[in-house]
Amino acid sequence: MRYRKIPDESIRRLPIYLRSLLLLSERGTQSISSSKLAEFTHLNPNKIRKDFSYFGAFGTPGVGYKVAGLIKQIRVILRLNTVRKASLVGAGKLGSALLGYPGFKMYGFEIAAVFDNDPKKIGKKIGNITVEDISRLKDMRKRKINLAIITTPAPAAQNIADMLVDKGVNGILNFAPCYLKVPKKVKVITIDIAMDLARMPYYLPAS
Amino acid sequence: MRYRKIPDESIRRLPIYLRSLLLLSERGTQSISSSKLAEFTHLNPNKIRKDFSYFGAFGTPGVGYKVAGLIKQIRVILRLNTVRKASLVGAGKLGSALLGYPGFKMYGFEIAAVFDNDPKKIGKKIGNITVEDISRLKDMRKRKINLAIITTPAPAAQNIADMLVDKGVNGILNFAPCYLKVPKKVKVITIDIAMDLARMPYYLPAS
DNA sequence: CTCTGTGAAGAAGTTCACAGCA
DNA sequence: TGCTGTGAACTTCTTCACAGAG
Repeated sequence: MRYRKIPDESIRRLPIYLRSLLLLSERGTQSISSSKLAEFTHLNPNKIRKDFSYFGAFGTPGVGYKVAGLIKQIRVILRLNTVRKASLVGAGKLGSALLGYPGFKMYGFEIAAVFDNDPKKIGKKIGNITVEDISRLKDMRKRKINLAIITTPAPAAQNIADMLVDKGVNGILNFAPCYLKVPKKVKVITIDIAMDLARMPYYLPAS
Repeated sequence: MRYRKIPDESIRRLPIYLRSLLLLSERGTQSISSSKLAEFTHLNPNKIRKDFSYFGAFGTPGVGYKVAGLIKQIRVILRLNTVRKASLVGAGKLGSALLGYPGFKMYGFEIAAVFDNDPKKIGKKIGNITVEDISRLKDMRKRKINLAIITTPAPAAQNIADMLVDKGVNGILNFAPCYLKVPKKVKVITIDIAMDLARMPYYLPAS
């Protein structure tokens, strides 16, 4: 394979492949062709082969891809092969729900701390983590946490983001419905669930 | 403006504009230029003008766009100008969190029913809605609910989706980490929050 | 002059189609 | 034969650049 810029879209699809491959692996599937994987993921086989080709050739012509090998490869590419610590800021309903969400562990994330500024919540246990006062954010570097999940109300989010960046966080998953201004080196992914719902009526028959 | 296919990407951005415009409106801003709106949304002004141009010309050269008018227009385009009823299936932590999420109302969605199959949850109140037995899904058509939010565990999701489609639902927001097979006329948007986190390490400096 | 609206150019992403390996 | 890997064609989306309105 020759050098070529890897499309962001391909990166975005890797977790989709990973999820399906993990499921296939559990079912005992040893190897899979691009077209079978396409059925599984609702994507197009050409696209799948192209995506994989950006990272090297790891399929066998006439046979397909080894499921276990592919899982390993994708984990390496996405750098999910080490456990990464994340903190969660905002111990409200959404925050609590996320703490119980199995997907994080699946991709190698460990929620290592939970912060809030509400005295009523501080000290309480959610699952097996104790909610800490927001002032304790200052120890993030010492505790080697450099990812964060923001589940505070929107007006507080920018302020929290500034603090997190100051404490060495370089990746933020933002659930507050607003944009965060951060230095270039920090990666922010914002998830606004209502926004996905908002474009649905456009695709629906008139009601 | 001439006829042209409207890019899905433009549709995807409309809620982003809408959110910012609503915020600007609250602050009393009367009109805004594409470049100011670009700052606000972290998008590019050319893109914004192009997006709006697909739907007609509603700006004033030398001045900009009227905030109130634009809000109205976008709502019409996205068909958010009527309140739409959605049901939520799966009254677990994520489901409960979503019930308290203000974003739905903002875009004209009313969560009109909550279903679960756990006898311990049925009859309980979450906010001001009572959790109903899953068997009550049958009345969806009568109650004029044709959108649904699935927050059940992944293995149950397909089954629920089939039931929902059977009862006339034509739009599903799926939070279960799996693909749903539905007839073409039904629009599904799947949100897998861990998936967004999964691609973050790729963009981060080696750790 | 300022800012919109939009063809045209350019970039990014997808699909095709087929050579070549197992 | 069956399936991968990949240039090339195609499609979609973004950015440019500027005519023209206020």
